[in-house]
Amino acid sequence: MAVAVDLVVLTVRDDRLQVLTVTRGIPPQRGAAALPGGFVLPDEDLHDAAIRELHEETGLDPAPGHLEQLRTYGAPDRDPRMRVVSVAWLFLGPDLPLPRAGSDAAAAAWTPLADLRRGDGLAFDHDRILADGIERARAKLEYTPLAAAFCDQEFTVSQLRHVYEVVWDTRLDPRNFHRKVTSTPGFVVDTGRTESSGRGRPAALYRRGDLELLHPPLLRERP
Amino acid sequence: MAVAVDLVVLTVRDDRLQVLTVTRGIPPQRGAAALPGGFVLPDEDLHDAAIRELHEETGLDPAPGHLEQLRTYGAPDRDPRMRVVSVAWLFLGPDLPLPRAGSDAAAAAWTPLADLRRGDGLAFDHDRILADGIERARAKLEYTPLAAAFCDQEFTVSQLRHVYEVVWDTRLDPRNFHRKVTSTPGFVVDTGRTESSGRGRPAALYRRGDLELLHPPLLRERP
DNA sequence: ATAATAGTGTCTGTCAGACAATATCTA
DNA sequence: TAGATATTGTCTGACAGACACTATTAT
Repeated sequence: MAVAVDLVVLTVRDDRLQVLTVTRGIPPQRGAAALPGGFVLPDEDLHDAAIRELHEETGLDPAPGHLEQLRTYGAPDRDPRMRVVSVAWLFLGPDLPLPRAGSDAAAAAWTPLADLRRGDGLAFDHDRILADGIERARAKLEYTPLAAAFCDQEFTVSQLRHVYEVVWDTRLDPRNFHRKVTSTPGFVVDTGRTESSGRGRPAALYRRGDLELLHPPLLRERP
Repeated sequence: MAVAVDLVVLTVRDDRLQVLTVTRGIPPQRGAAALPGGFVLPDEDLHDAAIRELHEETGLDPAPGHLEQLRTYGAPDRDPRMRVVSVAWLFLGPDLPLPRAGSDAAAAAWTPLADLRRGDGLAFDHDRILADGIERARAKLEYTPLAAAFCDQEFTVSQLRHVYEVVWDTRLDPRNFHRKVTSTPGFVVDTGRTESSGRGRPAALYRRGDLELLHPPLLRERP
């Protein structure tokens, strides 16, 4: 029985939630879009395999983002070649440029979610894995400060709010959001510097705090 | 590479959170306590494997409880015999009697968590898996109505509160808890019947509602 | 000055914690 | 009757949503 890792790599880019996809170079489903991933080596830890595949297939480093195990998929027919059990991982990172063509990761590209829904979707059961990853990311923004994983090391409150708005596909009141973020100890740390982003009053720059869990959480609206 | 499933089976029994353990009948660690589990069959879905092992090793049915995937463990040295990647599952169920000795599940027994901490612990990395399962269960009581999975089909508000108190190892105000549970639409459904449990006013009997997520959640106290 | 964005202050409704009071049972 | 448990109701403080208002920049 083969064991693989698959990666749901998300970022906020051009005001949209985007996922990193690769174009399959070998059958089955050659030419189709898929999540990056690959087989776990005989003496390799699952977490190490996820980091290795992230780097090999996308050129990204785990350092500036957040990597966590998502869920394991093992339907007997999920891969037509053989029985493959795949441990899926979720990576949230800032909008980093991908390595240029010519490298191993030449086939990797950011894809807006809306484009996937219009197109043919992903190979194998990757649509399902992606949906689970997105739901996990949305839920985690509620009760952890993980939205900062989508930002650069220093960011403004507006940029952080923008992450929430894009991931949740909603609008948040800038004033209430500002109060919530800055009044929760450990959520963000003021660097003392400011950033002038064109028009308007310059915004204070923050770094991630050491808080692990938001109490109380920042809840999405429900229907 | 071998793929297995391991089960964290929890119940509330004798006012304590208890876990189902089996005594290993074969080396390595023969005679030691371990979580129930076994290898996934070549054409078997992971979820089916979890249900099968639950029944084979413990005699329990998934029906009256709640089964969900927990996490996958795959450190290269977690099993000294060979490389085994294990998909762990979490099962929460009412306090059911285990099959008597003589059946396949003769080695299965309920074990209070406190006893495990005093003793030698579990085989392999099962202490870690168990800890992850307990933390998942504790967290899920906050934002889902899953506490009812620990109760019989019909239960009183006090019994439900007792589940929270045991799993979280805390005390909750009976009046505020009663208000929260009965005023959240879909959390529980009044059956119209009552149960007289000895002394005191008889309590109304409820069944699980169809709510999937508690909004707002029922948060534990934090340090 | 005007527009735009950042940030503060205030009001209000909701909800959880504390706890008084009432209801209904057993001993 | 007293004691125990269930259930309802009230008060209060914390906090989120709505939104007026001030602050600081570019044009």
